[in-house]
Amino acid sequence: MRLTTKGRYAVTAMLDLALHTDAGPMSLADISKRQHISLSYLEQLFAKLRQQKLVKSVRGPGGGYCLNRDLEDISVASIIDAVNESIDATNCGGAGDCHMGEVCLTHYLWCDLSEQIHEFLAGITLRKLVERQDVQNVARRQQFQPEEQVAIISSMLS
Amino acid sequence: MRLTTKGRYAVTAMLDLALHTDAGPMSLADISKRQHISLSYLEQLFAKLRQQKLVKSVRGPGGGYCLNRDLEDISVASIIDAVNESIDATNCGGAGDCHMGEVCLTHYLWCDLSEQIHEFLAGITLRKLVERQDVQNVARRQQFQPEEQVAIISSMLS
DNA sequence: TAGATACCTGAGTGTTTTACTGGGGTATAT
DNA sequence: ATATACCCCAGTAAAACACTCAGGTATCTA
Repeated sequence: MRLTTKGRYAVTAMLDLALHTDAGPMSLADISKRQHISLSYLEQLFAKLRQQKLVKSVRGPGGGYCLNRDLEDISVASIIDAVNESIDATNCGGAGDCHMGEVCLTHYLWCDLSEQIHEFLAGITLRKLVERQDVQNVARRQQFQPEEQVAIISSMLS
Repeated sequence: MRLTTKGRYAVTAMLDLALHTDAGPMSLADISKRQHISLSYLEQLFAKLRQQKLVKSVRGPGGGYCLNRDLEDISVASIIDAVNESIDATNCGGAGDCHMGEVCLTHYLWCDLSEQIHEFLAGITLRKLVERQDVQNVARRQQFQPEEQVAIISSMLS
């Protein structure tokens, strides 16, 4: 199974983008500050998201990234697929050679599980997430969190 | 997400055990040979399975492990839970402190996913697996695979 | 046209996890 | 006695993860 912080960060960043679609391109620096994800790391993730045509980029000052499709046409599954290789639950990567060149006892179970997870995540679009009450609550809190507050917390930790 | 070969091995080994419940305790050496899992590794897995009361052990010659419950009372989820810590999809381990002490934008999404996966795997019992046609096919093939054949393949590889 | 912004790319790296191996035990049957 | 097979813990090579760093290139504004 492949669901790491990489995939989670990608979904979080894309959702952040989805919550601010109105205001033109959004710079990674902004997302970085708001979601506390390293800028360099975001750049890596968005390189892959761009390859998969999920976002488009605008270079230069005032530039940034925009979603390349409608909110209902971007699923969580497609985001995770873009940055990770796959969300496959088998050990053999679906090849079916897990037990001395043959399928192992539990091969089909893991295939079923993979399909289950994929279907679930494919059914959740950015549109659905944006409309969720809990997402809106968190988004509102993040908006009202000034940079000074972050600086104070940071200084307390160091 | 936590689904590695460790969990897969555990389920495979438990299913192997389930397929041979009639013949009294089964030694790990037998499972090791049939499923090609290292004996020492199996011992680690079964230590945890025993702690969770999924199996019981019989020491001494002729000893081994037996299932400690009926086939319908052992789910795949309980096996994976026993050997891994959890099948939790969140980054914070369900604590909800993923974003500067608060929940992150996508926290509830990963909670939902965790629940989804858990429900799916909790619904699959050893009974259901044993009755599956594909499992029976693989099990039959493994029974007719003599040790000599394995030795031949091994020598070809070296 | 200088310079700032912000995307773009690839290489490197410390840390953690994984997937084991090894070396000792202890209980129990013959 | 001795062999079987469970029991337990420590160590470890390799891989994956989660980044950082050091450079670029396109484009806007003054």
